[in-house]
Amino acid sequence: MSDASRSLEPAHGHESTGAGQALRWDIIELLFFAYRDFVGDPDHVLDQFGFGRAHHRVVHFVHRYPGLKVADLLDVLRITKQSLGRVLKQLLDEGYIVQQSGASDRRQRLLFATAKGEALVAQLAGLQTDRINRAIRDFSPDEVGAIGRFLSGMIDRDDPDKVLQVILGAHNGTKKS
Amino acid sequence: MSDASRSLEPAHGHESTGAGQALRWDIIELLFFAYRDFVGDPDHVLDQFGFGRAHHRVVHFVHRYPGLKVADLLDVLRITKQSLGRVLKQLLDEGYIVQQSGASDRRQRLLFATAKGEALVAQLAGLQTDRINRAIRDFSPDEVGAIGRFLSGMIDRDDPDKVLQVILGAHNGTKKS
DNA sequence: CAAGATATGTCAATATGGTTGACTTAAATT
DNA sequence: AATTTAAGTCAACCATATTGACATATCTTG
Repeated sequence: MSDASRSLEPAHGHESTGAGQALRWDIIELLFFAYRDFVGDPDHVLDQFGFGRAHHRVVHFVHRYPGLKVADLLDVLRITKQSLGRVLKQLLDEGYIVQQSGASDRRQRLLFATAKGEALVAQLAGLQTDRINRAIRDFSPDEVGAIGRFLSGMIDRDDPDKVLQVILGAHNGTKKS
Repeated sequence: MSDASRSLEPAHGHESTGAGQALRWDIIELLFFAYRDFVGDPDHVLDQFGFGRAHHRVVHFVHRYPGLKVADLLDVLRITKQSLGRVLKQLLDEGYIVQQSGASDRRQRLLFATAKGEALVAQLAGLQTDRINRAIRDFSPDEVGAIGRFLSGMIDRDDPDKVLQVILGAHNGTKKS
């Protein structure tokens, strides 16, 4: 058995931090691979439209939360106005999103997905839904619930933006659909 | 209440795809926010080292799978040799990783984390572990198990690289044929 | 042994999506 | 009328990714 071809084994034990807590290597790595493949499906489709992940995020949240303001979107995506501007402009120019001035505050630009935008979002969400359904195929209702509570619990609670409040609120029962 | 300040509500119902499957908007969005915050903790620390996410991924997998070859790392990270090269060179130059020629094949460069590299990885994994532990604090053993099975089930099974085989193997109990 | 394949590294050009900083315009607020 | 706010834009820069071409050392095969 040569050194180079010996089988790969994960390092373990020797937690070199002073505290020496048990680190959750398994979940950390599973999350990395799971997310990689979760966004991988949309990536392939987006390529064919000449779009990237940034476009997906924008059109997704605009579709899901119609009338979202530009400032809201900046909070949700945690990027700068300049960075959003480039992507948003393309989506507007190509007819995936439309703007509408706010009725009570005409400085605001409320964003809405067009039918074209909705179709794209639905296609991408379909791929991701298929993957999720495959993963939880044999799960009990309680186990499915645990997935939601786990993911919800992973999210920072300080300074929740408007969209996050809705999502976390729905998960706590107050706004269940 | 003015139009602009009316409460945000998610769009629902009208699945515009012909098939009209129920889309898992909740899990899709929870995954987005959970992953954003999950990688956010390390990002802050990495900033102070002048490193980015790319460095984290490299030093993480090298630490966890000592003796990993460059080619293995390319498979795992799914990036090109050129892109890896830049990041890897920095980690080598700054003493977070060392190389060693393979004993049976001296073309190979086997990668190992130094004590400095291990310390960094452990610090970052500690932050992520804290977040995970917080999220599953009140979970039953079965529910914790469900998290692992869910994440594992989200990962593509075609063309598993060496690292993934180890991870999925540990999770299934049996290696994929 | 010669020829070819493989593992790694490197040079160069390019794309995407992020950043900071400065500034403009229009509209709301004080 | 003065100030603040929401949005947009110009410019420069950075990190991380890409493709393509090529170099070097080493292993494998005919």
